[in-house]
This record gives sequence, structure tokens and C-alpha cells, in this order.
Amino acid sequence: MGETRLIMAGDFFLKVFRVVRLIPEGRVTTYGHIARFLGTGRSARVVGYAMNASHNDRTVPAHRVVNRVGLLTGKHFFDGTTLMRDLLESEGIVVVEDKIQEFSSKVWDPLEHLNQDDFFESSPQ
DNA sequence: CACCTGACTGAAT
DNA sequence: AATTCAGCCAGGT
Repeated sequence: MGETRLIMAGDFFLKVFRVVRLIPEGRVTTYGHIARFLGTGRSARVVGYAMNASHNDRTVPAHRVVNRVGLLTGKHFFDGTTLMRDLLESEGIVVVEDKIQEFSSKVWDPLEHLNQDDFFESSPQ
């Protein structure tokens, strides 16, 4: 079970990627929510760092991760200045001046929708 | 091995 | 209500 450790990328980043892949279309979550779900509530900043490292991997919907008040703080790391916003708007999210409108109804908290035990049991990828 | 860097956050101002 | 501060910690150098 814990033996498959062939991958070089840090476990933490991989776990972040796995959570982000589970964010439903049209919903978003925050760096802090992901950190708390992974049991490291003080690593929100590192979650952002992981998102930066995910830009090779098209299977990670990085545009669905925003800061705790719904600001698109990571937009600068997408190609062009509007890609992050465009992707969100294509999923029905309304963004005004880099801020998601009706944010509280769009947030998807992994702690409410995923089971941590199942998540940690299941193998990466 | 000892720094340095931040897609962050909550508390203090 | 807006802004600044300081702690945070996985990776990179």
C-alpha cells in the first residue's frame, strides 16, 4: 500500500494535484481549503506553489483554485492576462475585476465533499 | 546543509 | 474597511 514510491515529485504536490482534479466544473476552491483537507492547514502558500508547478499538466484545472476571498491571484501565471478568467467564465463563473461574484455559492470545500480516509487510501494517479 | 522564494492567511494596525 | 506584518513550509539552489 505505501510502497509505490517511484515518483520523484514531492508527495505533497501530487496530493494537491489529485484534489484539484476533483473540483467540479463551475466550482472553485481555495488554497487554504486544499491545505486543510490534506491535513496541513498552514501550507496554503505551498498549495499555490504546487499550482505553479502544475502548469505542464493539463489534467490539473488550476484555474479553479483562488484565494480565500475569491480573487484570481494566480492569473499572472496563465498564458495571456485573461486565460484564467476566460476558463472560469466558460464554466459559468462570473468574474468582475479579478473577483469571483457570489463567491460563497461557488466554493467547493473538499472537506465537505470528499472523504479523507478514502483519499489517502487510494493510490496516486 | 543553509539559505531563499513565494498562485497564502489570519491577526494586528 | 483597507492595508501591512509575520509565520508558514515544500522545493529549489
